[in-house]
Amino acid sequence: MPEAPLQDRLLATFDTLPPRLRAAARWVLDHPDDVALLSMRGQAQRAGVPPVTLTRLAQRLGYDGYDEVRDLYAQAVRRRAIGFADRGGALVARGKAEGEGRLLADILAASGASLQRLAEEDVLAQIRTAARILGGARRIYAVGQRSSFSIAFHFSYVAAFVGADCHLLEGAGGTGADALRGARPGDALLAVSVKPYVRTTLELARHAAGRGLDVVAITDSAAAPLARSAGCAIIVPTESPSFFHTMLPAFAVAELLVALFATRRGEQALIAITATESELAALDVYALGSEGRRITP
Amino acid sequence: MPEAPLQDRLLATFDTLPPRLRAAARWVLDHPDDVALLSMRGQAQRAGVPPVTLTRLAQRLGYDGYDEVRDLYAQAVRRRAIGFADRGGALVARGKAEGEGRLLADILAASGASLQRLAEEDVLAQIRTAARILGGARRIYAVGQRSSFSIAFHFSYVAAFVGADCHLLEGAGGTGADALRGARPGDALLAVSVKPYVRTTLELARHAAGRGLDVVAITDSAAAPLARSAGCAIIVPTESPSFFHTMLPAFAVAELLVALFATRRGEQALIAITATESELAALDVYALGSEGRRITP
DNA sequence: CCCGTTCAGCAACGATTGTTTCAAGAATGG
DNA sequence: CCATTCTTGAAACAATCGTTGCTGAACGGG
Repeated sequence: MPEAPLQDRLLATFDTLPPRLRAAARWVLDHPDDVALLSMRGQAQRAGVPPVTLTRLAQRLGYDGYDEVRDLYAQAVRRRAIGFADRGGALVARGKAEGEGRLLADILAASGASLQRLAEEDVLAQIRTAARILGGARRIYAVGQRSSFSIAFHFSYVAAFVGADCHLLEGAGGTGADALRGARPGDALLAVSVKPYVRTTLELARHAAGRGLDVVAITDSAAAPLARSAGCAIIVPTESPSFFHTMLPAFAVAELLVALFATRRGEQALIAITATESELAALDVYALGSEGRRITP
Repeated sequence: MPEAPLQDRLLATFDTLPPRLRAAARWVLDHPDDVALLSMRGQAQRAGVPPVTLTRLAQRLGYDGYDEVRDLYAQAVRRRAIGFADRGGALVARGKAEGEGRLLADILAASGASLQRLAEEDVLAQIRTAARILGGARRIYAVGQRSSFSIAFHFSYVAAFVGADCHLLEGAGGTGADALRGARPGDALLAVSVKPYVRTTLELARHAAGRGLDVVAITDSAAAPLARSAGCAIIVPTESPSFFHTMLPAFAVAELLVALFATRRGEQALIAITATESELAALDVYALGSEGRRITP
């Protein structure tokens, strides 16, 4: 069983505990999951002690009551779901800060956690599937509106940079749908949409699917409209301590997709990049062209 | 998001559910861990529905009560715990992973680290200064090109959502600079630019500074052209294990800026948001307007 | 030996849980 | 149009929760 929040503390005091409390502590050490999932009375029964004993154990450890202990273990379960060892730094910083600093620290900590959630098996699997679909497509269309637009744009821009035949469907004036006119099976559509779902994005995705395109979705829930109609859906968290949703994980997914995409194209991608770069340099787009720089869109 | 016991069943009945039940189902789908760890009332609150609704949802799925549903999710948590114990966790898996999986894990880890760097004192201080400047400005202009465009766009979009008088300077056709014609002292410019620095962005920033605007820069080095000319420069890391630069930290900064900005505006921001929302709703921009949703750009 | 302290468990407490009931509103079909 | 069904939330419900107060037992130092 993985990390147990109070393990060290319990072991330290273990020898000084009276027999029944020790039995309780022992059970807690052995069943961290149950601490989070069962009621205190249920745990007491399984541990073979009266409920009071657990309360007393919690108090002896310096907590007000057993609820605090259970919260601790619940957090551990959540963290394990995410799969990262807790990095003290950010959490400590959060605790000390106040006001604006507190908000900033909270948001950053939450952002980090959100990104970690992308590292879960099933999400990664979806990302890889998506990269495979996009990589195999003859042409890629990308669509996203309002808060999702920046995601679609970024993907489209970088994908084009590595030589993909990628078209961004801008929603304005309905011209977006027009670009789809030449689309045919073998093409793919990357659609980005989070709550509240913009109608035209959904319709475009439906339309594309109807024409036989592979639809890859970046959205915020398995129950989201896009997730249900798309061939491959990548679910990103959007909750944030601020009172906005965050698009950061979606942005990260976009970058991940291009990275994989580029890897799949390999040599071909490098050629495309250098070609684009020299073209742009010739057009004098960039300042300070002399400085040594990496391949960069 | 880890395995969800009822996912299939919920998705199957999802469309036939009445609105509030659907909202509940949706929350359950999106927060499987919380189903196991929180009390029903706590879950109801987070889902934005009265407690009864969860009971009804359980009954509609054929269970006697919500407790059975929670037991199901608790079992899933335990099962996952076992799985992790066997395989030794995601971190080990990362080490073992190869090829694509390895790349994804590396990028995500690096992204997390990059975000942590934003939490450093001096960066935070710059962010706060920037928020103060932008918050005090009469009007905000935003500019960013190529890979920086998505950052500028996102900032501009969300800032406008909270009621800021924010204009995005699009580079195409030189019309971007035109929008600056009405600019005067008291206005501010948010300029985003990373290597290789697009010439026009730099020129625009210089131009704006010349007209007496406060210039806030998001860039990638203290030695970058923008950093040296701007009144306030936020330095973001752009290194990445992939062979592209990453714009993720810059994106995070954009979101942080708006969050702070909105906080400063307080009540005023909320009013602006609800006004915009109802306007958009009236225009029928969004699908599924009925579902309870948060303030969302 | 007695006395004070610590430990353990029972019973009862208020708080909170999940559920049922009921009435009002919305949607639907005739 | 009315009648009917379905949907929804407030309030009240018993059950269960975690905790407290209390009592007796066990133990150790005087």
